[in-house]
Amino acid sequence: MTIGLAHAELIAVLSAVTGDEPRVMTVRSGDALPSGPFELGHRSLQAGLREWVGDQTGHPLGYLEQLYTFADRDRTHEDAGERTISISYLGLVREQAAPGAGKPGWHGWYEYFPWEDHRGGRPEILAGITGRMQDWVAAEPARREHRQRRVDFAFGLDGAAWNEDLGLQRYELMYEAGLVTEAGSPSAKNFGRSMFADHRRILATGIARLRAKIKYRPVVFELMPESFTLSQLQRTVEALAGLTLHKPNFRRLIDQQELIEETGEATSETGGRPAKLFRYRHAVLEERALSGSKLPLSRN
Amino acid sequence: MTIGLAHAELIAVLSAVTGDEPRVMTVRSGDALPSGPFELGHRSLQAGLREWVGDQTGHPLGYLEQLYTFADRDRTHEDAGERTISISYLGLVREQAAPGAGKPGWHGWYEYFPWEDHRGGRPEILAGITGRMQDWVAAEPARREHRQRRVDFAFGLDGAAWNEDLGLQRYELMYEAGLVTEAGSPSAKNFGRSMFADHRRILATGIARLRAKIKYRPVVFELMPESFTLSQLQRTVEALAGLTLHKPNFRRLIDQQELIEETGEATSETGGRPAKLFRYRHAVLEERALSGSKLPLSRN
DNA sequence: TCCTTTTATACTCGAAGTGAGTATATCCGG
DNA sequence: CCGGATATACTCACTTCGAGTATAAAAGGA
Repeated sequence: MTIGLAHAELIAVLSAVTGDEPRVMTVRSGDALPSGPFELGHRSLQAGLREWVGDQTGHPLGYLEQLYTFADRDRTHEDAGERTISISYLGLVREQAAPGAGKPGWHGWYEYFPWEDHRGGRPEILAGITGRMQDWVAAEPARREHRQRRVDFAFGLDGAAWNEDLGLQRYELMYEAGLVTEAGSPSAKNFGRSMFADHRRILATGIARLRAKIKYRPVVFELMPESFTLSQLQRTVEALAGLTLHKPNFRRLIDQQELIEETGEATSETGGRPAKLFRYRHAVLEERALSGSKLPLSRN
Repeated sequence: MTIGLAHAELIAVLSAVTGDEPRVMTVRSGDALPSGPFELGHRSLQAGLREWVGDQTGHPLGYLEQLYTFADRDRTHEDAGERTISISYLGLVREQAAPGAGKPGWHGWYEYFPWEDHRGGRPEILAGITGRMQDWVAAEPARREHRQRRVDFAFGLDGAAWNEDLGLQRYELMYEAGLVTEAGSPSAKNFGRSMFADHRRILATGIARLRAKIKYRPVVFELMPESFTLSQLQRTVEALAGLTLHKPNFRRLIDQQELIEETGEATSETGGRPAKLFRYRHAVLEERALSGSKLPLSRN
């Protein structure tokens, strides 16, 4: 047994937004994230994954960034004493290139995390979740206060506002409390659709990262078609954040960043007054550091 | 040759601030970052590193977060066809626990990146660097415009302000342009002290991450002693950011976050009027998400 | 002793940014 | 041609932020 030798694996969280629904690419009918061994011959991890995704999906991959490297004991390779190291990536795929809603492979984010979509108000499922979280808080008197603070903060209770960035913390709290079947306890109740091994946690990591990133980097445009209306752009952001935004302020935010420009054309497919079409200003944004731009939320 | 099998290695960027100077723990008299094989038997990477750092340094490790996982071709293990995967971590060590300035093992950040310290104004070395960067920009006419934009943005030229968060981009540009010996080209001029393999790049990654993080998470306190004055706190932040801050606004920022409280004592070691001592409010901050707090910079 | 230096702490003010609401424009379909 | 729907434009109060100024309390030398 060589010291420091391990199986290396790549796992991808590939996301697209189609029809106002954020989706993730899956295998095994939605039970697992696509993954594969890290083979020699690639110039780098990044290049390896890009090539491999191209082969597997046929979709060109736009934005790609490393998420996290996992190597917990329970991820040990079955047929040896060697450990498996999983290096996860977040990739964004353009809407046009992604298959339609019905096609297999792509599943909605909120199938796995129904409590994360607040576009239609606070989801009803949250009442059940926070009720059980309270049981968990009360279960261990010594840590009660600390647990209560964590739960209130993560789920927006006791005066705290719902924070869409905390999806990973919420999943981890639910895992600790035994509210997801991946936790393995036999008595576990499950909320949302579960996944193979720790893939749902990796998905949560990807979602949280993307939700945080859209606030200070113009990555949304990696998910948009070549030309789009401001409403389309807003609905895409809303889909990712799981929140509704204040329309006038969203528009003000967008054009003061000077990230987009009019194409000169308009579309009347939206029902009412025709909307101007915009395109992303590629030249500018490679080096754009949007400082502290928070999303313009709308109260309910 | 087994597919997906690789050597796994941990690399740590351990930082402390002593005497207004940010330092990093090194081995080989400052030529390399501490690293070691990832052995079986640890519960997780995090636990593995924590234990290993404790053994190696004797210092308790406060904050710890994963930085990045590297696996480029040039990092291939010498005596086999197998690749080495390096998982890097950023760790923060409290000032009191860290050894003094003279002791071996700890070296100042700005020994490796002298152009990153702007506390005394724009460093003179930057003139030499940007001069050579301009040569690189001009060297390939086809990519001139693009390169010019990248350089101007990263180094704060042509109207752009110096942005302390872009340390990694600056190092990578200098690498591309052959201004650091690690790039391997024989004609390379070197700025700053170089390190073994890609360790200096990993250090740059850690510095950039920490500089970004202190703006929205109260990690500075992981580097402070139990009680401290506001000026001490400010000088620690200034050391990390490589910038001077506007004192009144820094204080306003700090106390509107409600992260610290007075101990009731004061110290007159500072020379002038005695300063109140403060301590960090541990109970609060575990779940504190400081939204968009930018640093209060001072002009010049 | 008092005056200067040094550092700490407190207050003010205008510019810019943000949350929230209202008003006008232009299409479609009856 | 009128109502419904969507797009776009403007306003206003409030908060935050950059920048500067003023006062307080020690040390040390003339």
